[in-house]
Amino acid sequence: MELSPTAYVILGMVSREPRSGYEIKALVDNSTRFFWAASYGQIYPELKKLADAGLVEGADAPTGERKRTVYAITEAGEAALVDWLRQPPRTYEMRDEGLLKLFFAGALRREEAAEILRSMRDHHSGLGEKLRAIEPKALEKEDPYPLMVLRGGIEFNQWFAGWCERMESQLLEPAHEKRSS
Amino acid sequence: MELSPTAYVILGMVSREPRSGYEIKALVDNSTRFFWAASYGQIYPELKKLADAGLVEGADAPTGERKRTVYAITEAGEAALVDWLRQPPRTYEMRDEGLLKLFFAGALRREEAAEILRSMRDHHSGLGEKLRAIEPKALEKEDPYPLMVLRGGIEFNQWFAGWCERMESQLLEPAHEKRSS
DNA sequence: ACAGGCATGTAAATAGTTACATGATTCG
DNA sequence: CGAATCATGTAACTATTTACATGCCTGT
Repeated sequence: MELSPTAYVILGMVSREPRSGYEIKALVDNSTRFFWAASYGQIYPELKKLADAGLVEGADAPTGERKRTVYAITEAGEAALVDWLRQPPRTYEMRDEGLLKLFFAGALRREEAAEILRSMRDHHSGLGEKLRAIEPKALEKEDPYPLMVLRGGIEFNQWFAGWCERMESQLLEPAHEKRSS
Repeated sequence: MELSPTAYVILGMVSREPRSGYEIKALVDNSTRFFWAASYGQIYPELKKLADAGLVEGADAPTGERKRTVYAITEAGEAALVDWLRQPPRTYEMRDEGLLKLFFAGALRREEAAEILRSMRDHHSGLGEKLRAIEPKALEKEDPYPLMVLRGGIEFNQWFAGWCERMESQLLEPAHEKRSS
C-alpha cells in the first residue's frame, strides 16, 4: 500500500515516542509546517489508516476524565518509514501567490508592483523570525537533522527577503532603464 | 464571487491576447509552473466558470476542421485582474519531500542522509538549468516582470542547490563533531 | 467563573492530479 | 504511414482546508 508523504510525517512524529493526534499537530506546526503542513482533518483519519495498516498502535492514555489516545510506531511502521526515507524524494511543490502577482505586475504602476515585493518581503522576514525563535529548542536536541532543516528554512527566508528587497529597489531606482541589457 | 489564484493565472494568461486552453497550459508549463502549476483538469472547467462570470469570452477559432476556442479577457475581467493584483498575496505554500526526509534522517546512516541532499541538489540544479534555458525567450519580451520572476527562480534554485551541497559536505566531513557548538 | 489550552473528531467544500477518450493536423 | 503535437474535455480519485461540535482540565 502506497502512503502519502503526509502519512510519513505522522509516522515520523510518533517514531521517537508515542504521541496523541493533538501533539502531532502541535509538533508539525512548530517544525515541518513551513515545508509540509498538516491539519487535524488529515491527521486523525490518517492515524486510523496507519493503525489499520499495522504501522502504528493506539493506546488509551487519558488525562483524568479526558480521554486521550497516544499512538506508537510498530516495527512494521519503522521499517516502512526507513524504507520511504531511502527512496529519492518526488514531491517538490510551491504555490506562491506573491510571485504570481509579480509575474502579472505589468498591468500595474511601478509603485504598486514594488508594493507586492514589500508584502513578500514582510512575509518572508516574518517567517524567518518565527523560525529563529524556534532555533534554541532545536539546539537542545541531540538529533542534528531537524536543526539543519530549521536553519535551512531561516536561510531560505532571509535569502528570499533579500531578493525582494533588491528587486524592490531595482524597481524604484530613479535611474531606471527598461532593461539593464 | 471569490476566484482562486489559479483562476487569476488563467485570466492573466489571456489578458495580453486571446488563447486556447491548450495554449494556456503550455504557457503555464513554460513560465509560472515552478511557483504555480495548473493542469487541464483545472484549466478547462475554470475557463467555463470565468466565461459564465463574464470575465472572459470564448470565440471559435478552428484550425481547419479541428475545432478550437480562444478566450479573450473582457473589461470586467481586466478590472478583476487588476483588483486582485492590488490585494496583498495570501498563499505561500511549499511541499518539499526532500526537506521532510532530511528532517527524519536521524533514522538513517550518515551517507544515506547525504544521499537525500544529493537528490535535492540534483533536482534544484536541474530545475535551475531548465529555467535558464527559458531566459532568452523572456529577454525578448518588453514586459520586465516575467523576466524578473524567472531570474528569481534561477537564483532560488541555485541558492537551494548550493545549500544542499554545503550541508552534504558538512555531513561527510571527516572532522565531524556532533554539533559545531 | 471564565479564558485558554487540551483533545478528538467529522462534514462539506475546495483544490488538484491522473488517466483516459476522442479526434485533427503536421512533419518526416 | 506513423509519431508527435494540437486540441478539448471529463471522471475518478486524492489531498487538503475550514469550520464546526463536543467536552475536560488548568490557571487566574
